[in-house]
Amino acid sequence: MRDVRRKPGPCAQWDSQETDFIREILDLVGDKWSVLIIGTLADGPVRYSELADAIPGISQRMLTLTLKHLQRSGLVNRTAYPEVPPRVEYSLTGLGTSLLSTVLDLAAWSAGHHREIRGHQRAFDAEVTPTKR
Amino acid sequence: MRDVRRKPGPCAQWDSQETDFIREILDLVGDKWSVLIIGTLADGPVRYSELADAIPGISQRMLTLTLKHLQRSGLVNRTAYPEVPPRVEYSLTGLGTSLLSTVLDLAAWSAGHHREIRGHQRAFDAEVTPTKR
DNA sequence: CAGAATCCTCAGAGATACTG
DNA sequence: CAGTATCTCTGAGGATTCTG
Repeated sequence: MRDVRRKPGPCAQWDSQETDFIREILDLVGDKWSVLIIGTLADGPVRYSELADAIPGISQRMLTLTLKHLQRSGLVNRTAYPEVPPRVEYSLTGLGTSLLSTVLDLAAWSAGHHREIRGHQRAFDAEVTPTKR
Repeated sequence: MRDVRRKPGPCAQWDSQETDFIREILDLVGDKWSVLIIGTLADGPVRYSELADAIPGISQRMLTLTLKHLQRSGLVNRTAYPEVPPRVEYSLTGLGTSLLSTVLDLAAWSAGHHREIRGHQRAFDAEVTPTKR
């Protein structure tokens, strides 16, 4: 970060462009479902109903909405086959695939450190709320 | 992802533990300010007021709240010096530093692809709202 | 099957004022 | 200086119903 953000001053400051980048990516994948969808599409095209089954707890509304966001930003391709009953498949674009690996790094970090994190959280909570004493 | 998530079935499914990991990290850094704070702390300890200055637009409430979250999860250290006027410095823990690099990867990806993304978004919007015709 | 349309709720976040 | 304490409000997200 230091090389990206360095500016004269007592402490490095963010300029609006840099914060915009952060915001942009958080708007993209910082929501509740995007990462799960991207992960599900990692192995190839998946149908709408398969996505709904693969991602526990997602509502139709959120699935549709999130897919549209991802499609709008060019991370996901939507392919509708003119059949009856209708069939629609979603897949990662090149852009989406390039994001996948860095997102997987994040997921891996989380999996590797979640015990440590939970430990800190418990210790912190115990200290703040000293469980009656 | 394929090696992590593979399960018998028509399409890979997430189990609840994996989705929990994703949620955990998104709760941690998926909000509006965490990443900016972590980035600001990259170069070493920073005082509360310096953070407020370095991160444009953040309110005192959000700064305090986000710092507390990060501290609770063990990503950030809070050091209060018993002086008058009071001085408090925040710094990344080892855990926070280890997260920093993967977060910077995300930021770098965003910086490297934002033009492409914006292009897709504009094209998509133009197609959906055919700018009068 | 793959969604669109509605209605509703509650947490994330901003603004402002106060304090040890 | 480094926070708390309230109040308020927007919008992400859930549940349900309807349709090509």
